[in-house]
Amino acid sequence: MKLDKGLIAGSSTMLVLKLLESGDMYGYQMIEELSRRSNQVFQMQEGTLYPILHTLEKGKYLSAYEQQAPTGRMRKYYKLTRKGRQLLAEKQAEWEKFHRGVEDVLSGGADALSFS
Amino acid sequence: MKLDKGLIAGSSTMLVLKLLESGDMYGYQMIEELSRRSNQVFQMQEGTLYPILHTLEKGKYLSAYEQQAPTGRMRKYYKLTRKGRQLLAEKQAEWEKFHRGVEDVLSGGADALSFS
DNA sequence: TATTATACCTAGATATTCAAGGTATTGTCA
DNA sequence: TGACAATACCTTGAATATCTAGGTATAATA
Repeated sequence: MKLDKGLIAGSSTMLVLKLLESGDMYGYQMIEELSRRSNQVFQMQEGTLYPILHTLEKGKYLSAYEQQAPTGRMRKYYKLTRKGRQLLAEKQAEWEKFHRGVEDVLSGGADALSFS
Repeated sequence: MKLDKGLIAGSSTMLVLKLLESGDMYGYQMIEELSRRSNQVFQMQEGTLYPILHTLEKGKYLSAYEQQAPTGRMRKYYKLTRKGRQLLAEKQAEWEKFHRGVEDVLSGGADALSFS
């Protein structure tokens, strides 16, 4: 992606899972869809995506099947499994926690405001 | 930190710079302060912090000076330079962009809503 | 016919964090 | 006194994640 490599680390898997929540997709499509949904902020590289998909498939978070496109080309579709949905929920919860932490620090931190 | 290692990557430098924006600090103090401001979300390790401080100092983003604590112990304080403030601004802008991107994807993505 | 877009994949370099260790001083508690 | 915890600094090596840069192959387009 164009952003600081580090920032993206850890969120890629969550984003991939999130995409599949709205329906089965094939790799190439995910890259376009991620770019579209993020208003071009995320330009995921194939070298990033495919290893993630393979790891998730091995871990049974995704299942895969091949299907012929109208053009005649074969596409490998990925489908979110129940286990994958659970992982997505965990990743999202972690993102919320992390995100809140960063915002707290950027806004000056937990001050005298919070008590009890 | 306790969160997925990857999520933190890239944000650590920004958080360190942000801490120093409110005043000079020494390493050990930054770890405690970061924890406090983030409501215990960030527990930065020394093995993470010190290399970051050294890198930032080498790049002239921070300057350092030693000062004796009331206890008699020596502490190494870090001070944000003008260049450091500029880097912080850049890092924050990048965080905003990244953050917005993630939220857009998590909320379903850029749909028919946005036009022009 | 040549180039671009589609569609999949992998290997190696790079970057970041963490775990685990080290050194040394100060404060506390038995 | 002696032992341990807390303070305060540091480094090395392993693990993890991403990107660069390549590879293969088919379909559409100029």
